[in-house]
Amino acid sequence: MKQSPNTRTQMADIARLAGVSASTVSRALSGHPAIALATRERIAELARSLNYQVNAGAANLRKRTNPTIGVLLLNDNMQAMSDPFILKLLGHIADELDQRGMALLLRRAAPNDPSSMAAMVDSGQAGGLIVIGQNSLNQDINALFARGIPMVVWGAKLPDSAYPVVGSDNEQGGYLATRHLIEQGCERIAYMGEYEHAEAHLRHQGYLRALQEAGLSSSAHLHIHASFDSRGARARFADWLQAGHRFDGVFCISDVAALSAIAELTDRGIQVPEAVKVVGYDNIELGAYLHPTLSTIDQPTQLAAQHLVEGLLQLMQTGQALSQRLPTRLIARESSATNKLQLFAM
Amino acid sequence: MKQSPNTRTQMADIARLAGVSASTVSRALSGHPAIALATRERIAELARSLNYQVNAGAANLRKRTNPTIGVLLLNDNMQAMSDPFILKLLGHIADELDQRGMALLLRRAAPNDPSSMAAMVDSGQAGGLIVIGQNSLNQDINALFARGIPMVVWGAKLPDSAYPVVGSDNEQGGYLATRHLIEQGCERIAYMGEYEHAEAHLRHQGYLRALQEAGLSSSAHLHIHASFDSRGARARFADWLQAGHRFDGVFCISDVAALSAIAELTDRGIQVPEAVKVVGYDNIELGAYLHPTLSTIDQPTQLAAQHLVEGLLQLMQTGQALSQRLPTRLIARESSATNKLQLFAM
DNA sequence: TTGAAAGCGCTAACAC
DNA sequence: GTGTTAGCGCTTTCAA
Repeated sequence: MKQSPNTRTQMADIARLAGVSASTVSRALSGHPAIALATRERIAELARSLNYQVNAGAANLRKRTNPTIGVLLLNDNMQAMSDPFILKLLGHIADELDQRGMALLLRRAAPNDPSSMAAMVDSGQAGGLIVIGQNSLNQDINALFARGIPMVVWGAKLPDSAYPVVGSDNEQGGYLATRHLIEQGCERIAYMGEYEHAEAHLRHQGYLRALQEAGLSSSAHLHIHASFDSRGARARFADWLQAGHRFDGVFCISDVAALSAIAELTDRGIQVPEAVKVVGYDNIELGAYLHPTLSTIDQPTQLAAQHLVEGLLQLMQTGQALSQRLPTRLIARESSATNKLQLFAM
Repeated sequence: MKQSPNTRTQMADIARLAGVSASTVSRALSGHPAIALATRERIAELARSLNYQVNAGAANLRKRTNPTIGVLLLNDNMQAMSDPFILKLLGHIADELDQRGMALLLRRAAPNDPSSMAAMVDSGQAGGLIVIGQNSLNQDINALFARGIPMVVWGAKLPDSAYPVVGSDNEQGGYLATRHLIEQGCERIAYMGEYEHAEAHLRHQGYLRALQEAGLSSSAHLHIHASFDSRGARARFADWLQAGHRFDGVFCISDVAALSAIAELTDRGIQVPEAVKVVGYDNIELGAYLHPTLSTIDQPTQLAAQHLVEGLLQLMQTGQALSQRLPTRLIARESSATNKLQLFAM
């Protein structure tokens, strides 16, 4: 917690060694044009050789800026939090910030404690917040935003969310996945996922639209209530299978859920894709290398990171930012391929 | 980048409103015993109602501390970086730091640019570093450590690494996995993984020890050179299969690689575990929910995070810290189960 | 082109 | 118990 106190070289040291004042060092190091080139280079070299870097905290205090963004990871499933999708997004956010010379302060928070969410901003540790895992915190986030906390959220735009949201076009994603299953010949397509969750809700809407468009029914029997993670997903799916519903396709809320579903089907000798076709959501890397390879909906994570960061910076500068809905893309692979199609009945 | 300048409430404001001096506010807010309880509560309440929190940067500057740790993610595979294992570890590190009231500054860096690795410490943004992804940077890390950068690395202890390392007992892990395969009746067990990589090397050593102990041969034909991620793994494995080597078991360097291997085998009609048994490494959540469920070596991520953080703090306080080798655990699941065992030959 | 001096928001002697 | 004052390491007017 304490860092070796007195030994650190600082600007005054460099100044002494260079035979100039601290102001000159400051200017030289920040590329101020008024400093003679020779001086500037001498100082830069000196700093380099001593591994000196301007103390960011002091500089920020003086300049009254803080080029640091807080990233808040809200996760239901604290224990595991192992969805590869999140890491991919986080990595891209880190890169986007890095490119702009900004730092990323990471915090994980249980979504049942919204009060502490703004701490990073209130304490000046971060100038703004990127929130991943909107969950059911719409109202809490609205409150913080109204209070003036600069924040952008990864998730889905709700009718009453006042804050800017960046997310994939979940409705479109659900639609694409379902239409694809229909095109592959499926007639009784189940939806496996959550309902209250904002993103899940929209994906479900897209699912319904595709069914309706094709004149297919969407009986409540075809709704499998399950979470994003594999933990619960497989068990819930098994329960549902037990009930003996007829179906020949499943659209799953996440790749991880889809893989669990495929495992359960395979375990019971139900062939994927011959008897049941499956499409997931997220396009996790692993999906491309399994058997069967997983059909899925791709969300552009790099673009997402870019919009999250740019949106937040714009919000901090101008006081407002637009929400962004990013296009999704169907990745058709083996798990939904047309083979010897047959309607499966338990 | 700029945060709304003048409007932020600060200590002086609270002081004015409370009719006391800034020092009193400072003391009250930090729980100094000398302040009358009534005053303290009044000030605390005032601060709460104004969402005031002490400016961390200013306080740190004055106290000459910085309760912030930098986490450096070094990754070969920058594009993807989606190994669930990393996110699990990162999440636990975040929690460990949070519990100690410390912040986590995250940076991703390409391992080919070791020069910038210490930037977070040199600029005073972080008091110390946790490095994830040792790769082949042993010498670079040694140099930084020698320079006095407080750092702890997740990886494997090499003979000439001077810095403290926290890692699972990779040799033991490789041994446990291989011995298990032997116990399950395998006689020709392949190793699929890297060699130069420190952790991989040790796992391979454990593999060799188990074979030797059982009097089994370890022909070079049984060495499949592949990376940790699924991208390359599946293709390399396919190539190797093409060559027609006889084998009845594979120990894979990661779960992600193991899943790719299983996919390739399944694709070719080679049954897992009947014809070939497979054991991975990492115990990613998904492995428990696939078909077949994946046998693997568990690395205790939470314990790892604890040791990384504690080790670093100790290093920063006392100037030294011990390396830690954490126990691994075999998780035997379906992919290595004994069924109708048969030696598979291409 | 460079230096002196003030001050960013806070804490901690030292006073009373 | 509480206030006054100095100063953490830096940047930036202002003056030279």
